[in-house]
Amino acid sequence: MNELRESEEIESIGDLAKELGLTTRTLRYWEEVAIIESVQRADGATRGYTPYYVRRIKFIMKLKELGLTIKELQDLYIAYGEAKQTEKMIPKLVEILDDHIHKVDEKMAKLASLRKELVDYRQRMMTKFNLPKENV
Amino acid sequence: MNELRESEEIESIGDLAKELGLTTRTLRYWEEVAIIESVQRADGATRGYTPYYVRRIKFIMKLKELGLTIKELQDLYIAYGEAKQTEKMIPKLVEILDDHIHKVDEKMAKLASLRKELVDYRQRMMTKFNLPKENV
DNA sequence: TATTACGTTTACGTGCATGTCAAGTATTTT
DNA sequence: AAAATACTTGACATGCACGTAAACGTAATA
Repeated sequence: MNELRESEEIESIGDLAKELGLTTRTLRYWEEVAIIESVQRADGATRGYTPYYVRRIKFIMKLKELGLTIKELQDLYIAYGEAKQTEKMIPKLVEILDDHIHKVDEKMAKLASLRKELVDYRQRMMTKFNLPKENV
Repeated sequence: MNELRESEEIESIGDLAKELGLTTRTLRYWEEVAIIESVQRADGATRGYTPYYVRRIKFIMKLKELGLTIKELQDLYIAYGEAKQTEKMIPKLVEILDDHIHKVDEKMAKLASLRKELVDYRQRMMTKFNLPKENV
């Protein structure tokens, strides 16, 4: 699969999966839902990844680590396609990141109040535990 | 369905669902996964809920609002079955709550660091945006 | 009594993000 | 060229928490 010589131009899906710590299934799925690409090919032909595509996939991985959903990444991919140039996509990316930061803030707020409720509830239970009957 | 007179002993699933703001499907599902009960009955006979069961279901709802999963509630149900008395179940409940509080803490920590990364990343993107080529 | 308004179980559908076959094709190695 | 390995697509499986519909039984009402 590796030509071991100087040509590291095109990488196979298996090699790339190993390199990135993903499964081939994941790479195909991401392509299926249109958040990544591989090189053009005829139907049924083998997928190939140039360093350019690899960089873009790493970029997607980074954003996934940041908690972006497939849906958000799809929006970004569309913007990418429309922008034609990476630079023009950045405002959209920043917008999506802002959106996501906002969502994270909301989640954190919810968890904080949840935590408080849990602790309060726990306290009430503990108190109840030290009392006699009349429960449930 | 309601006998309108003094007997509010046994409630039907439809009435209870409405009262609690759940669907009948949810009540049957919860019973199916063994986190709630209804009165004993022959196969295929109609479900009935006494005030006791209603209280227990409200209790489960409360815990679900607190974010407890079905799995956690199943553990609690088992403990309830073993305890035979509500009071004896409380230590287990407190344990489950502690576990859950811990999980919430972990989630919050993750979100906090995620948020930081997002903001940093956003900042890097903004900076990049004000620079010329050499992207992706 | 006929209709309607419930109730019952069984079982497939949903949304995510893959995992896991299966059957066939392509490529690489011997 | 043959064998071994890796690739392809398609489709079903997973876990959660139900939604939805089918096909049927029962109970209340006009």
